[in-house]
Amino acid sequence: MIVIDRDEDRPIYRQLADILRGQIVSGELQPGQFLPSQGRLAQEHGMGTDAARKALAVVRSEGLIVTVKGKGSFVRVPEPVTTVTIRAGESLVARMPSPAESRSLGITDGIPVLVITRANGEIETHPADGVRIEVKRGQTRT
Amino acid sequence: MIVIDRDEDRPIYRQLADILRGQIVSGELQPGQFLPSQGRLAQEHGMGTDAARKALAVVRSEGLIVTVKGKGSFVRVPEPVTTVTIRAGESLVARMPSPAESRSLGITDGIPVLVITRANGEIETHPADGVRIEVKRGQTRT
DNA sequence: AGAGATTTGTACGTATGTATG
DNA sequence: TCATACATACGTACAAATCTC
Repeated sequence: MIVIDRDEDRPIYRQLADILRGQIVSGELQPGQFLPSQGRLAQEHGMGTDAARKALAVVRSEGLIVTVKGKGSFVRVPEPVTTVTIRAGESLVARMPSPAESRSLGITDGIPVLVITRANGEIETHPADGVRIEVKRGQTRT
Repeated sequence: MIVIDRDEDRPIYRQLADILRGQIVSGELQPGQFLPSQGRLAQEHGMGTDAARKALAVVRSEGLIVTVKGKGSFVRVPEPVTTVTIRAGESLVARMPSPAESRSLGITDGIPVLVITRANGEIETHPADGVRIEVKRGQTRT
């Protein structure tokens, strides 16, 4: 087991974030599974609640976990992959959503948006989570 | 001037984040211009340093500011827009970068990455900042 | 080079509010 | 109602980076 080293030059909350990330990407923590509470993480790793909270915030900002107030943090269940098609003459950009967009699209922390400009000038905004953009042959008719 | 209202049901750090965001998008704060220090923000708005720091973190996570240790936070200067072309048979996804990707691409907080799968199977990873994806007619040769 | 001021970052503590079960 | 867990907000202290003199 990896332990926290206070003599390392990296902050302890980043060390804990690395541990949690490792457990998630390795599959030791499965999608949907709850992580220990902030207080328990702090206790188990010998740090203050503040540092444990920060570690969770790092992993959350990477889109790996979801935190629900009053319940806890669990490993994000991957969205089923949906495909969006674009064609010649169209374009897109990716960025972090504004607060208004986050609300209207129901986006959780750490999920960018894809903004597509269609050939007819219409704008489409998608949460990037689970969305794969595929380029199809042909051109959209106006 | 908008003031902080502690009786509002929204946390004061989000209220301050709204104020700062408004000043940036309205152009009152120009790109490259430094924001007041955390201590000054806290003092001016009658809150603790903690709340002012959190407000800056919110705006930073939206990609609006950059913070440099020992100096302060300034409004992000927009990257010049570069265009990346994709063609039929290719695909892309957008997501937040892993820490390793952040380092190797030199990505600041709040910037997603665009991962393009070329027709020949090669993978390209771009910081999404200032990148516009354009769909061109035709097909990549293998 | 060095000293000091400023500013951000980390880390701890406590208290209170709010959501969940 | 009660326990648990997360969120907000305050405080303190010290470390590290930057800048100026």
